[in-house]
Amino acid sequence: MDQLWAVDGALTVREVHERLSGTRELAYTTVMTVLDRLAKKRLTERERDGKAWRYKAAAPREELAVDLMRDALDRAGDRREALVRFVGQVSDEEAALLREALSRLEATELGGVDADGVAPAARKLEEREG
Amino acid sequence: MDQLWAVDGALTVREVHERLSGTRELAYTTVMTVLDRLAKKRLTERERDGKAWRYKAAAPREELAVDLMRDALDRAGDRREALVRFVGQVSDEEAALLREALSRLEATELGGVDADGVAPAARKLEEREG
DNA sequence: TAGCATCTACTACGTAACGTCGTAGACAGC
DNA sequence: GCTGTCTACGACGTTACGTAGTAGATGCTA
Repeated sequence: MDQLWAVDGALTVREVHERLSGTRELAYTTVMTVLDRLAKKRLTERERDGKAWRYKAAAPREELAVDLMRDALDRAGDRREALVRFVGQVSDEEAALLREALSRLEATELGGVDADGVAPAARKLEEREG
Repeated sequence: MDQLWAVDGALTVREVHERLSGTRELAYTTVMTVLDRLAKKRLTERERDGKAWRYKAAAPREELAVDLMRDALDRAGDRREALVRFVGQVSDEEAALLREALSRLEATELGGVDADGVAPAARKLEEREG
């Protein structure tokens, strides 16, 4: 279903249908329905183009994935435990990516997290970490 | 549905039903059906106890959450991009937890990990938390 | 021993999401 | 005015889920 997002830009139903017809034999209306439902769920945005609609992904694939990760984490109960498990299960490459992302985040946060009441927790961890 | 997992150990249908009756008015058979379906999906394990079954969670809540996070990440397309987004969206506290988990991982990797690859770090955290 | 309680297994029903289409109706071009 | 292109809306089968009832086995007890 989300293969449609592999293609870029805003496409009309017909265009999506054509691109799909190489790999799958779907009725035109099927594509239309799916696109329509995705729009109703705000996963796509659409704009008029003549009498047709032109659809585009509301957010990149990665964004959706992150939302799902967030949801999962939020339902985890003990977030610390969950994050530890997550990190422990991730591949070496992914761990490296995570480290990189974290240090980039740190660099970006020059404003300081002093007074927001959240940083102390982080600092406590850091201290205990030694 | 998963509130049942908040309680610990292996419980019989009756016990789960009783624990639930405080907050929800559910038929005994409803609880049974749910437990049974969870068992079919391998989310619970069950063992005989007299003529009744005794159910317990197949994995802790956090484990399930992590599985979902993994699935999401796997469907992300560009994992680097997804991880960067994820880290950027996480709270300061969570970022700190991630950092800690990562350095624990690094430390643990020198001596090898347990079969599940996660227990050592988790256990250490638990101990220090008290 | 008859009867009641306790459990499981199986079935059922409503709701919702999804993948898949078809039909009806609006509009534009030849 | 016919034909093609689009949309809107409804429909059908499948699967999952929450809820629950009935049937049947088994065990305890008066």
